[in-house]
Amino acid sequence: MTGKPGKVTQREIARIAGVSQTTVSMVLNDRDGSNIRIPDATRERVRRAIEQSTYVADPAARRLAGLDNKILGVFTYESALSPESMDFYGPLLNGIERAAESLGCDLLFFTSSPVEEGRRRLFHRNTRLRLADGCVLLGQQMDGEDLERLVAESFPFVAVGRRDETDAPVPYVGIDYGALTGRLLDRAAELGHEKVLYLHRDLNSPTARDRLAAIGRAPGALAVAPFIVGDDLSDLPQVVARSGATAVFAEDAFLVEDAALVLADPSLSLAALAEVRGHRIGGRTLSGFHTPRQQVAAEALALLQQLISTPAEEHGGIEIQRLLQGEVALGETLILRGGTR
Amino acid sequence: MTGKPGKVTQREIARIAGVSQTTVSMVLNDRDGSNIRIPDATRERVRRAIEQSTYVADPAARRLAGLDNKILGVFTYESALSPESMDFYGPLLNGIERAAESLGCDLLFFTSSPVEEGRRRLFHRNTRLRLADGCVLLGQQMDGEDLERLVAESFPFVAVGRRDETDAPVPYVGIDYGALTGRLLDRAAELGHEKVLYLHRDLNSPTARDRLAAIGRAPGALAVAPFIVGDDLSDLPQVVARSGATAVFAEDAFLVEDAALVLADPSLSLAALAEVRGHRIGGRTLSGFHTPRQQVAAEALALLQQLISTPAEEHGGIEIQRLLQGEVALGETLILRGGTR
DNA sequence: CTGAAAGCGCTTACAG
DNA sequence: CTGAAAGCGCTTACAG
Repeated sequence: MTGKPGKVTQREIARIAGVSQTTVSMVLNDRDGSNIRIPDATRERVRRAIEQSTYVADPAARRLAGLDNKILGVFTYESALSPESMDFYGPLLNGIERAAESLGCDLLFFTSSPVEEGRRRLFHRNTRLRLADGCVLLGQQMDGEDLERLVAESFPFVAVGRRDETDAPVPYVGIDYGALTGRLLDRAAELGHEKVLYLHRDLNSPTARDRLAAIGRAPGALAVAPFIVGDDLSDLPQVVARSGATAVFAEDAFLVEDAALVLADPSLSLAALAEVRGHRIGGRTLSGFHTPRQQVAAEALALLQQLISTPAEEHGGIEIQRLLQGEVALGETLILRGGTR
Repeated sequence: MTGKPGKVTQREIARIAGVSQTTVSMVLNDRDGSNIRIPDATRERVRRAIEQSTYVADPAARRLAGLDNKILGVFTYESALSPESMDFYGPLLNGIERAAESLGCDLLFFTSSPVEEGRRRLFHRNTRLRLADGCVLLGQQMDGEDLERLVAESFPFVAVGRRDETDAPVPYVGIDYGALTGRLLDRAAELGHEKVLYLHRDLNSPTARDRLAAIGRAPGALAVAPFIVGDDLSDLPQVVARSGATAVFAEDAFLVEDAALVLADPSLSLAALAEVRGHRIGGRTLSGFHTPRQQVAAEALALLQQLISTPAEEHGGIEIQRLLQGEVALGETLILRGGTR
C-alpha cells in the first residue's frame, strides 16, 4: 500500500514551473509578508502548473509540519448512527455537521475505538485522536479519566453536556436542566399540585444530579418524592397510590411513556424533565422541555474552534463552561390538579 | 498552534528506555522478522516506558511514512446528517458505522467540501481526501469527472449505488432496481392490471434509468406509460383518467404519497419502485420494495477495505461491481384490478 | 526575490 | 541484536 501512482507533489509542480519547491509552498499558502515577495509572473507560472496538474496538498504532511488540519474529532461513548440513538444524537449531529460546514472543517468519527464494558474507549494504542485539531465528546456518561487526560495533555476538546466529574475545569456546552426543572415545578405548583412523584434510574450523570438538586429546591407548597425505577414498572400504580401524588414526572420522555402504559388514571398529570418533541401520551402532547440541541452542538463546535485557534496562555479569557437555556413545553399532560386528561 | 506540550514521541520513549528510537518503532509495530530479533528484556523495557507514558503514535507521521491509517473517508453529495436526509442516508450511515467498527476503522466525513450549485465538490484546494486510506461516495447523482479522477489517480473508492456515467469501470455496491421493478410489474399483471402509469421526475441517475429500462421490458399483457411530473400534481387526476390506467406507480414513496393526495379514487392501485418501509397511504402499508440498505453499506465498506489492502495489480481478481437483491413488499395498496383499497 | 536546509514523527532498508 | 540514516511531503526560519 505504498503505491500512490497518481500522486502529484510540490516537487513535481516546482519542476514543471521551473522554481524551487519552497516557492511552490509559498504560493500555495499565500505567504507574502515583509521579507517574502514573489513577483506576479512567478506566482502565475506556479498557479498554472498547479491548475494543469491534479495537485492537492497532502494533509498528513501539512499536519506533521505543524499546521492545523481543519479536522474536528467526534467521539461518542455509544454508537452514534444507530436508529435507536438517533432520537438523542440526531439533532446534535445535525448541528455539528452544519457548524463544521460553516467552519470549513471535516469531521473524524472515532468509530474504531474498542468497546469495553459497553462503552468506547477514547485512548487506545492506535487512536487517531491527534489527527484532529480538537475533539467534541458526546454521551450521557463520560469517563472522568479521559477528561483528566485530555486536560493534562492540553488537547483541545469540548464536552456536550455539563460535566463535573473532574477536578480540572472541563470545557462544555450544555443545557440548564436545573433551571428548567425549577420552572416546571413552579408550573405544577400553580396548577394546584402538592405531591409529585419523580421517576428516575439513578444515573450517575451531572444532568441527572442537576434535576435532583432542583427537585430538592422545590417550592414550599410542593413535595417531590424521587423514586428509583428498574425495568419492571408493574408496581408503579401502588407506589403512586401510596404516595398520594397527583403528578408523575420522569427523567426522560420514554420513561413517561412506559409509566403511562401501567398508570391508567387519567387524572394523573405527567411530564418529562427532558426533551419531549414528538412524544405524545394517548394523543396529547407530552409536557416537558424543549431543548436547543442543535444550538448546543453549534456552540460546542464554535467553542472548540476558539480553543484551537487561541494560544493556551490566553484561554483564561474564554468562557469554557456554558449552559444554554431551554424552554418549558407546557404540553397537554400536565394539567390542573383534579382535572382529567 | 504548534504548542503540543503534552505530546510524547518515540524519541522520548527511547530516551527513557535507553534504546534507540528505531527500536521503539520496532517494538510498537511488532517487527520481529528474520533479521530483526529483539530480546524480551529490551522489549519489556520499552513496553513499560510506553505504558508509563501517555504515548500514542502520531497518525500523520505514520501516514506520511507510508502506512495505512485505518481511516475511511465518507463523501456525501448532500448534507448527510440533516433530518430530511435521514430517511435515505440513515440506514446507510448506520451500516457504515457498524462496518467501520468491525473493521477497526475511523470515519472521516468531508463536511468541509465547498458547495457549488447545491452539491458538494469532492476535489478542492484543501481536500483531506488523501488522509483517508480510501473513500465511500454516497448520493443519488454523482459527478462523472470526480469518478474519472479517482480512477485515474488510483485512489481506492467505492460508490454506493450503481454507476454508469464513466468509461472506466467504477467500483460500486448497489441494489438491483431493475430486477425488483420487473417483479413488481409481474405482480401487477397477475392482479389483472393492463395499464399502469409510472410517475417520475426524469432524474439522470443510473437507478432511474434501471427502472425505466425494466418498464420497457414489461410483460406483454401490461402497458406501462412513463409520465414526467413536476412539483404541481393538480393535473394528475385527468392524466390518469385519460390514460385508462388502473394502477399508478412512482419512483419513490414520497411521490406516491403526494400523488395519493390528489388521486382520490380508492380503486386505483398504488406502489413505489423504491423502499417503502414506514410509508402508509390512508392507513394501508404501501406496496413497493424492501431494500437491504444496511447490507449495501456494509458490503461497500468491505469492498473498499479489500481494494485498499490488495495491490493494484491484483484488482483484476475482485468483483468490483455488485448489485444486491432486494425484495418486493407486497403491501396493501397494490390490489386486484377493480377492487377497492 | 528565491533557494538550500532543517525539522515535524514516523518506518524501513542498511550497516554494523 | 541494535542504531544511524534516509525518506515520506510539507512549512518555515535562514542565507544569499
